Amino acid sequence: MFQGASSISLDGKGRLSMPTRHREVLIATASGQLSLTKHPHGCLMIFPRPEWEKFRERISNLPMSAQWWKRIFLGNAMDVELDATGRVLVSPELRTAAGITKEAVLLGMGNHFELWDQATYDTQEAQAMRGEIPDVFKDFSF
Amino acid sequence: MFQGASSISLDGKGRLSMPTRHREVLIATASGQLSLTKHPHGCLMIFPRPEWEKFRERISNLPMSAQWWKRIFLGNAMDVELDATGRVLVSPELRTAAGITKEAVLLGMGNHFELWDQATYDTQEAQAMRGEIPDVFKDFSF
DNA sequence: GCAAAAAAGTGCATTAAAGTGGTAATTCCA
DNA sequence: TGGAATTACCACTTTAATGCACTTTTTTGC
Repeated sequence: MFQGASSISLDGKGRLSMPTRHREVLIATASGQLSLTKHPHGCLMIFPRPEWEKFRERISNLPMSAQWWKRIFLGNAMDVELDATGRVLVSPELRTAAGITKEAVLLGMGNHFELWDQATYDTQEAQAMRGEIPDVFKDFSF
Repeated sequence: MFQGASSISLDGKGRLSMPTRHREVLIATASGQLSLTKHPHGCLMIFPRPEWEKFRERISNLPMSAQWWKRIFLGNAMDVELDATGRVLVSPELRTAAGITKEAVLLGMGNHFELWDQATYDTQEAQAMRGEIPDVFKDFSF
């Protein structure tokens, strides 16, 4: 169960070095094998391989009417593996798609991570905070 | 199982150089023999030959009401073979049909690939992303 | 119907870009 | 202030893009 935000910077070749606190579980549950893909909201998703397989299974079974979602999620997925020092390459296509150049934010989201361009995330979050409370929260008591 | 997006540019003669990460499986499962055809959504489809045969079989059996799609898929298919350096020629007819001049995107879509003109793909994808995420994803925890 | 010209296709060689692995330098925290 | 974690950098390998020369096919005019 992943949670927590990490500010991280990609190196000159676009590699992301996974925060050490997540490495152990990624190696244990996925042998360091991850899959990255595009998310419609403008970030990237990072799955441990077994979680990705489950997700992909769902996608594959979608009908023709959801063809575009197959293209987005499956057509943009990349399998990668943590190297000896815990890094993974984020392909140029995915970096471009999410507008990530150097400064990024990694969010633990339960069974997967989200990777955002730092600036994009900040503005989107600020905007969300100014917006309305979603209906589902209206009768939610803290 | 093909997946992932690759930005690639066709050479002056309209040849597409297959990303190396896919070559091994294409040579192993299809001896480098591929089939290209037109897709109604505005892209091209690229199959390893055995997968194409299966697909063609299914299309052939469609009823009269699908006659136009039969024409599109079957009438535009071209057999090609990877050359010594992993390239295939995309015929002028197919390039024109998909609006591909130089910059293209190759998407791994499970048992086949889709080849898009870069600009076309970008606009179509952006449009798709503005739509609602289908119900099938609703019970998947993002 | 034949020959010439043009267009399209093929293969190879060169150059540029991207990916990989390792390590040094810096920052962060305890 | 020491040790770990992160970031930056460098050397090397692999991959993709480009240009060029040559071959084949198609078109066109006579």
